[in-house]
Amino acid sequence: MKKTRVTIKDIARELKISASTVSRALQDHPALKKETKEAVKTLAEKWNYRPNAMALNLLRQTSTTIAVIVPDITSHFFSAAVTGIQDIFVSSEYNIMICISNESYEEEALIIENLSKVQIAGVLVAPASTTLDFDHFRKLQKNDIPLIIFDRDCEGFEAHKVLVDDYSGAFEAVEYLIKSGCRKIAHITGASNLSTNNHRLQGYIDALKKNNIPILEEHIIQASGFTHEDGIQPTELLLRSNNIPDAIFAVNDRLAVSAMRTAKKLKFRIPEDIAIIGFDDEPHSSYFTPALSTVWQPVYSMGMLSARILLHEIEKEEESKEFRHEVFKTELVLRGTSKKIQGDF
Amino acid sequence: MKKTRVTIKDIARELKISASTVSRALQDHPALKKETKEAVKTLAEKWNYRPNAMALNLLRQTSTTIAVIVPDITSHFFSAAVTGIQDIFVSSEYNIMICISNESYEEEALIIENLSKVQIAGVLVAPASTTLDFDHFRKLQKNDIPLIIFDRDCEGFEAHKVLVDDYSGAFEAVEYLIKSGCRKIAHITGASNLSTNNHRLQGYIDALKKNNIPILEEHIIQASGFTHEDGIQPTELLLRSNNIPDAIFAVNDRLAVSAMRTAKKLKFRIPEDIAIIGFDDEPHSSYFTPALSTVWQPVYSMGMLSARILLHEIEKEEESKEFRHEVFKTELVLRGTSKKIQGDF
DNA sequence: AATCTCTATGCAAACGTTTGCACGAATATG
DNA sequence: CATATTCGTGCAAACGTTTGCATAGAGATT
Repeated sequence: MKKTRVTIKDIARELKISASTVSRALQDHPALKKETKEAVKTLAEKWNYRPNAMALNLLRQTSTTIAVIVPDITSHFFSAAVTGIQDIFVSSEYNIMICISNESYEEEALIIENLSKVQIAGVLVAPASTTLDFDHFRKLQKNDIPLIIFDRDCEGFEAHKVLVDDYSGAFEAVEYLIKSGCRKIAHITGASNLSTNNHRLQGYIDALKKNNIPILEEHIIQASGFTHEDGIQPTELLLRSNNIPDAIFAVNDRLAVSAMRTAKKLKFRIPEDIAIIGFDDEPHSSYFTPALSTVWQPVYSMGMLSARILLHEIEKEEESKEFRHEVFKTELVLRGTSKKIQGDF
Repeated sequence: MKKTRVTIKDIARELKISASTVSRALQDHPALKKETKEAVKTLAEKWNYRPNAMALNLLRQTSTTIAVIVPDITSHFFSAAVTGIQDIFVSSEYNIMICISNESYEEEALIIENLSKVQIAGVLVAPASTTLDFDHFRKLQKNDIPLIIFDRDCEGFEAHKVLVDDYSGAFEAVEYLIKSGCRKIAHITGASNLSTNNHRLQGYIDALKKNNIPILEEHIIQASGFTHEDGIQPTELLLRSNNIPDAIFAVNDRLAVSAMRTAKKLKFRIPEDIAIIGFDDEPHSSYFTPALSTVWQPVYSMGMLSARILLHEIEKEEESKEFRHEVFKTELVLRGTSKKIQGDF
C-alpha cells in the first residue's frame, strides 16, 4: 500500500554525498559548487522530490494550517465569507481547514478541543448562535494562537474582530420604510444572543424612536431559526393579529422571502399592503416577485480582511496587546418589496 | 511571541524519569507500575499536555488531513456536499481541508501541486468544468494517495466515483413535460465538457426521441455559465424566436429561475404558455412564484458516501485494483412551473 | 552463595529536514 | 617551504514521539 516518498537521504545515497549537501544544493547555498547543485537538482526533479512538510514544521515548530470555524456553509453568507478567506490564503503558504459548528456551542468547543491536538497557526471564527461562554476561545489565546472573530461579536470578550455595522444597516432600512409612508413596522428577529440580531433589533427600535413611532412588543417577533420554514409562523402571527403592520423588516433574506410568500398567500399585496425588507442580499433575492428589497453586506470583503489580519498576526514579530476592531458598512438595496418615497422625483 | 507547548520531555524532566516512561504511562503500558502512571497522568492533565501531531505523523509516515477540492462553495450544491463530507470526518481523527478551484483547470492543477507538498491522506474532488486532462489526478494515484471523484465524472479516467444519475433525472423531467402536454420543449444546457450537463442533455434528447418528438437544434441553447445572469440571454433567444417553445428544461435551478423571470418579463404565463423545470432543488426554489418544479439530487448523501469510501480506502490494508462506482437516483419535484398531467385524477 | 526470573525503567534509533561547526584539501601569501 | 586563507563538504544535533532491546535491582530458587 504505502510506497514511501523520495527523501533527501535517497538523493544523497544515490549521489554518494551527504544529506546536508543535498539540502543546501536545493536551497542554492553559495558555498556549494555548481556541478554538485546541478546534479542534485536534476535528480530531485527527475525523482519528483517534495520536501516533507511535517518534518519541516516539526523542526521549525510551526504549522501552516489555518482553521476556519463557521456555523454553517450552506448559507450564502458564510460560503461567500469562506471564499473570501480562501482567496487570501490560496496565494500564501497556508492551507485552510474548514470546520462547521452547526450553530452549536458544544460542537464549536469540541472543534477547538480537537484543533488543539493538531498544530494550527491561527483560527478564524464566526461563533455559533448558542455560544455564550468564551473560555474555549480564551484557551487559544492563552496558547498564543492568533484568533480572529468575524461577523458575530462576542461582547465582553477581547479579540481581533471584523464585523458589519448591523445597527446602521437596520436603522437605514427601517427609516426608509418610514419615509416611504409605513407607520406600523414589524420586525422578525432571530436568536436573541446573537450580536448581529441584537444590533439589527436595536437599529429598528432606534429608527422608530427617532421618528416618534411607538414601539409595540407585539410587532417584534422572534423566529425560531434561520431557514425559510422559520419565517412562516411569525408572519402569520403578524398578519392575522388585530393590529396588522404595514411593513416587515426581517433579520435576514430567508425569513423575508418566507414572509413574502406567506403574505401573498394571505392575499396581501406587496408592497402596497405590506412592504418587506430583508438583510443579506442573497444572489437570488432579486429574482423573487416582487424582487426583494434588502440590506447588502460586504461578506466577501469581510472574509478577505479577516484573513489578512490573521496573516499579519501570525507573521508579526513584536508582541502587541492591541486588538483590531474593523466594522464594514452595509448598503440598502431597494427593489420591489418596498414602496418608493413619495415626491422624491 | 512563541510560547512552546508542553512536551513529553518537559514532563519527564519534572518527574525525573525518561521520556519513554512518560510516553508509556500515557498509553497505559502494562509494564509500568501504577504510581508512575498516575504521577505522569496527573501532571500531563495539569499542564494540559497535547501530543504533537506533527511529530507523530512524521514518525508514522502518515497524515490525518483530507483535501476536498470543489469548483465553488457558494452554490448550495457544493456547500451541501461539503457538509455531508464534513459530517463523516468530524467524528474521525481526520481533518478536512477545503480547496476551491473556481471552475478553473489551472487552479485545480495548482491546488494538487501544492497539496503534494503537504502530506495528505486522501483527496475528494469534484472536477472543474474546464478540466479535460486528468494527469494531475493520475499523479496522486501514482503516489498512492486515495482519490475519490464525486458529482462530475471524468470519462476515460479510472478512479472511485460517486455520481448522480443525471441522465434519468433529465429523462424523467422531460418525459413529464411531454405527458403534461408540452410538445416544443427547449433545453438550456451548460459547459459542454461537463459530464453532468452532457448526461442531462442526453436524457433530454432520448426522452424526446422516445416520444417521437423532433429534436431541434435551435431549441438547445448553451448558457455561458452557471449563474442567474447567464440564463437571461438564452431565454430571450428562445422566447423571441419564430419557433417559440412551450417548455424549458434548464440544466440547473439558477438558470431556470432566470428563465422564469425573463419569461414573465416578456409576458408569458407560467406554466400555461411556458412550463419550466430546473435541476438541483435549491432550498429557496419553492419560494418563487410560481414555485419551481425541479429535479432533486441527494447531495448531502453523496457527500457522505464519498467520504465513507475515502475513509475505507485510506484505512484498508490490502491492495485492490477495483474502483467503486456509485450512482445516486434523483427525484422529480413537481411544483408550480409545470402543468398537471391531464386526466391524472 | 550463586544463579535465575521478574519488574520497572532507561537508552537509542527512527521519521525528514536544516544548520552551526569542523575538517580536509586546494590555493594563495609570506 | 611553511603558514594562512578559501572552498566544498560532512558530522551531529535538534524538533517530539514511539518502541525494541538492554539493564538494574529485587526477590526467588537451587
